[in-house]
Amino acid sequence: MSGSSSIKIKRLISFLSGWYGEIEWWPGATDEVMMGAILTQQTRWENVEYALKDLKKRGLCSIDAITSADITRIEEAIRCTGFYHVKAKRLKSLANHIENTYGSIDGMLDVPTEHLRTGLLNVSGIGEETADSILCYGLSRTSFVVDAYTERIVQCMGIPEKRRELKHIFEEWLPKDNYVYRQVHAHIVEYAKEFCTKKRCSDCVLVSLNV
DNA sequence: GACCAGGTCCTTG
DNA sequence: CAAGGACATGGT
Repeated sequence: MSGSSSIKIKRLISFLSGWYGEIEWWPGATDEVMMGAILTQQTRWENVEYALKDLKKRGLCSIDAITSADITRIEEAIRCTGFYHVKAKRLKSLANHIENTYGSIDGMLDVPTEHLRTGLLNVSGIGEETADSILCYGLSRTSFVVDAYTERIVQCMGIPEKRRELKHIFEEWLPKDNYVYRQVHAHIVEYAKEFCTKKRCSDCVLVSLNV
């Protein structure tokens, strides 16, 4: 089953750690990270940075501001991230959920991670990856993020498991430490971007980690 | 011009 | 459940 996959993933984790060492990835204020998590859906991060900059310029880069902002002003600011009609709605949905359920981001700080996750998944436009990104990078929780790059990089090693199971395996092997979760996910994305193309793993060392 | 990007939702078989 | 389309701009 996932026995041999678990071993391979453990090996992958230590390989990437040695390959990159420590990297600073996705820092920022909680509001900004949460919004970025939605904006980056199916979109390059560089475009998200432009959008966040534009939102700041308009004073719209906070959960508070989003709840009261005119939807078309949000759309104007985030157009460069694509899907801007749906993403503007998703930002509104997230902001409304936070204000209605917790009052504010501060109201989320003492809530258990699983409760927060369930709530986020009930927000229209927030799926597992976005929820986990918000939890891990926005709220410093130990909820591991599995994305397309993660799926691709493990495929290079002949690991067939899908996202749900992968998240499970990573969380089983990693120490329950937010810093570690951030690092490992960042390593995966950086490596996959560089070496694992859509078609196949080119110049990818991972095949040699295969068993 | 074709193809893809750190997803999610909805509809079909 | 798996597969396919819609959502849309910007880079290679």
